[in-house]
Amino acid sequence: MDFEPMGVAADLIILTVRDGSLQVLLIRRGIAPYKGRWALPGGFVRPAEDLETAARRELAEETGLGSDRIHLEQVATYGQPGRDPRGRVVSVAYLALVPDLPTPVAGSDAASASWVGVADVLGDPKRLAFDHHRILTDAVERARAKLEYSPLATAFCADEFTISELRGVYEAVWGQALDPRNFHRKVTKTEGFVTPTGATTTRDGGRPAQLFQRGTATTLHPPLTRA
Amino acid sequence: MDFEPMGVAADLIILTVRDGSLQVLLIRRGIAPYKGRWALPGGFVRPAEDLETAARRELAEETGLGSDRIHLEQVATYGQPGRDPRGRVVSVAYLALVPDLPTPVAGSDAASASWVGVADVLGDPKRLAFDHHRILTDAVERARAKLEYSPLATAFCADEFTISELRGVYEAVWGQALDPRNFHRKVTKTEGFVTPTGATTTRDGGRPAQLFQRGTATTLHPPLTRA
DNA sequence: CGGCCTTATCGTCATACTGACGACAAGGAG
DNA sequence: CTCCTTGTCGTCAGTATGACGATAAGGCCG
Repeated sequence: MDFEPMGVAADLIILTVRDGSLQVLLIRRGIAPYKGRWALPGGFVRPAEDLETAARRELAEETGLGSDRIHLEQVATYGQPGRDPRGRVVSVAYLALVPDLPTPVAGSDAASASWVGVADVLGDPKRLAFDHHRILTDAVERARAKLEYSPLATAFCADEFTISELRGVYEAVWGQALDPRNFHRKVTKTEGFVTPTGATTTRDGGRPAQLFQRGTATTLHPPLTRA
Repeated sequence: MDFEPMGVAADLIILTVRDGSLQVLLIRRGIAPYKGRWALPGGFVRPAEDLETAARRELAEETGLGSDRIHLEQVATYGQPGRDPRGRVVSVAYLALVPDLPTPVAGSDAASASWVGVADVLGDPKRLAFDHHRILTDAVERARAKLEYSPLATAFCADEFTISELRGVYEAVWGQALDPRNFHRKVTKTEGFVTPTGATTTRDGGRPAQLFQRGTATTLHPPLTRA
C-alpha cells in the first residue's frame, strides 16, 4: 500500500420543485475559502461510514429529512487536483429529490441555507464555490434524463398527487410546457407508473382530479420524450 | 479541515467484443489480499493526478492503448468501509470500451492479464476479488443501457465497420439476437449514427457489405430497444 | 340559481416507428 | 453453374405520438 491520502467528501444536490420551478438547496459559506459564496451542502465522510450513509447524514442535517424513502443516488465523483484550495479532496456527489417541504429548511445547522432557482444558478458560472457549478450542471442533467425513462418524477411529489401535479414536475424540471391531454394519456396508460387511490381532490381548482400514488415500475417503456 | 485521510484508487472495467461475446480484461492478483484471484485492473491515484488521468494511465499500462480516442467514462465510486482489507480505500470505477485488439494484452505490467467472458464472471459472484463483482455488474449494466440511446457501440468497432459487425456488438452486449433487416433499417436511417465510407468489404462472407464510420450524433432519437 | 372560469378527461386523426418476415442481390465455395 | 451466405430493400399490420376538438364537473360571482 503506497498511496497519497486524500480527503473524501460527500456533496449533495438536493432538488425540489417549488412554485413551478426547479430549485436547489444551497448554503452560504461562513468561512474561507469562498467565504460568503453559495455552495452545495456536504461534508467529509467519516472513518467508519459508507459513502451513501454520509450523504444521508448530511441530507438529514440540512433538511431534517431522515427518511429512507427520500430518493438518493450517486451522480459522479470529482477529484481534480486543486479543486479545493485546502488540500486534495475528492468529492462524491449525490443527487437527492425531495417533495416540496412544508418546513423550508428545518433543523439545518448551516446558518443560511435556502432554496434557489436552478435556472438562476446555472446561468451564472461564478455563483457557486469550488467546482460546484459543474457538479450542479451534471446533477441536473442526470435528473432531466432520468425523468424520461424512470418514474422518478414522483419523488418530487407528495404521497398522493394528481396528474397535473406530476406534469408540473416535468414542466419545471424540463423547463418546457407539455400537453395536458397527451401527458395524461401517457402516464395513465404506462403500466406501473401510477396507481389511482380512488380519492379525488379539488386543490388544483377546476374539476376534481383523481389522486394517484407511485406505481411499482422502475423504468418506463417507452420513455417520455423531451422536445 | 478535519478529515480522515483515505486511499483513492481508479479501477477499470475494460470491455471488448471478441468472438461474438462481451469480454472484460482481468488480472490475476499476485499478492495478498485475494492472492490468486481475478480482479479488475486499477491503482491508486497519484497526488497531482486527475481521476480520469489516473484511469487513462492504468488503461495504457494494462493494454498499451494510450489513445485519447478510447471511450472512457466514470461509472460510480465505491467506498464501503472494509471493502479493502488493507485500509480505507475509495475506488472510482471507469468504464473503457475498446475494439477487438490485434495484440491481446500488449505492454501489460501485470504478469497474467486476460480477456474473460463477462457472462462467466457475472455468473459466479465469488470469482472476483474485493467488491469487483458488484462494480463489474454496475459497469456492464451501464454499457448495456448506453447502447440503447447512444452510438457507443461503435466504440467497440474498428474505424471502419459493417452494419453486421455493429449488430454483432449489440448482440454480444445484450446477449440477444436482433433481426438483421430491422437493425439495418434502424441504424442507417438514424441521423448521424453512421456514415458510409463508400467502400465495401467481403470479410464477413456473403455479399459484399458497405463500410461505415461513426457519425456525429451523440444520442439516438428514438433509441434502439432491448427486448 | 345560472353563467363563466378552470382544470380533468376522453376521443379522433394523421404520422412515425417497430417487429415480423418475404424477396432479391451479389460474392465465394465446390 | 449451383448452392450457400450475408447484405439490402420492401411490405404490412400494430402501436405510440403530437395536435387538438369536445365534454365533464367543481368553484366563484353576481
